Amino acid sequence: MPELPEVQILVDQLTSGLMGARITAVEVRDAKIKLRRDIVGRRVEQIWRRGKNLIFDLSGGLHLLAHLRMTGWFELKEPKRYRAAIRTGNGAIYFEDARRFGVMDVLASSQLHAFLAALGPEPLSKEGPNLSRVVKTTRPIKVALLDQRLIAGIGNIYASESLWWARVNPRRRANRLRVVELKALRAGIVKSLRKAIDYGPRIFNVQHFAVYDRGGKPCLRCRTPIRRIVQAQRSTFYCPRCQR
DNA sequence: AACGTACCCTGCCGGC
DNA sequence: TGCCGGCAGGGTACGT
Repeated sequence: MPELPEVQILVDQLTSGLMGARITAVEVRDAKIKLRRDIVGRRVEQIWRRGKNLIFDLSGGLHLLAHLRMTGWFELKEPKRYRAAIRTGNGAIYFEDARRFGVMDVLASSQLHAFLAALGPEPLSKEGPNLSRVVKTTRPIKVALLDQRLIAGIGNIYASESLWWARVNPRRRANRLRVVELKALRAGIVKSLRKAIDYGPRIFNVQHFAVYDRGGKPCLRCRTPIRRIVQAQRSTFYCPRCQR
C-alpha cells in the first residue's frame, strides 16, 4: 500500500512508540531478510522517511533502511505472521509483509546518504514539489511521476490523484506541460499527499480517493465516468472531461 | 531515452 | 462451496 503518505503516517506512529528505545534483540523469520545483528544494543534516535523509504537512525552512526514495497508494514503489536521483529526494552516492532517484496538493510551514514542522493526531490519540502527533473522527460506525465529519481514518494495512487486535482491529462508528455499546468500539478501533488496524511491511521478505514480505483464511477467534480487506462503496465484513472 | 517483458511473492476477488 | 485465472498501491533487470 505504502506511498509517501502511508509511510509518513507510519513514521508518526512509530516515532511515538519507539523514540529512544534500545534494541535488545533481532528476530528474523524469513531467510530473504538479511538483518545485521550489530544493531542490537543501539538506541533509536530518530525515525524519518525519504520518499517511500523508512529510516531509523541508530546510535553509533548506523541506519536501518526499510522499503515496504507493496505490502510491507511495521506493527507495534504482534501480528499473526511477520518476517522479522526488532525487540526493544519496552516492546517490539514487527515487520509484516504478505508478498515479501519489502527490503531492509543496515547502512553506515555515508552509504545511506549515497543511496538517498539518487532520489528525486521531496514533494512536501518547504519550497513545494520541484518538477525540474520531471519536465526533462518526454514520457507521459503519469509515468514520469512514478520515477523516484525524478520526484520521490509518489506511487501509482497519488500519481493519478495529483493529476486529477491539477486537471492534467495523464497522457500528456511531461516536457510539453505549460507553466500553468505545472503550477496546478505542484498544487495537486501537495493537495493529494497532504489530504492523505491528514487522515492519519484512519486512512485505511476510509475510501478517500478522487479517482484511483473509481473506474466507471462519476467524477467528483463533473459526474463524468472516471476512465481507467494502462500506462507502463499500470492502471491510471482520470476524468476525461476535467483532465483534457 | 523510452518501451516492453519478466521477475520477485502472496492474497483476494469475481466468475464459473 | 471450491477451484482458477487475473490482478494488486513497489522496484529491478534485461532486450529492443
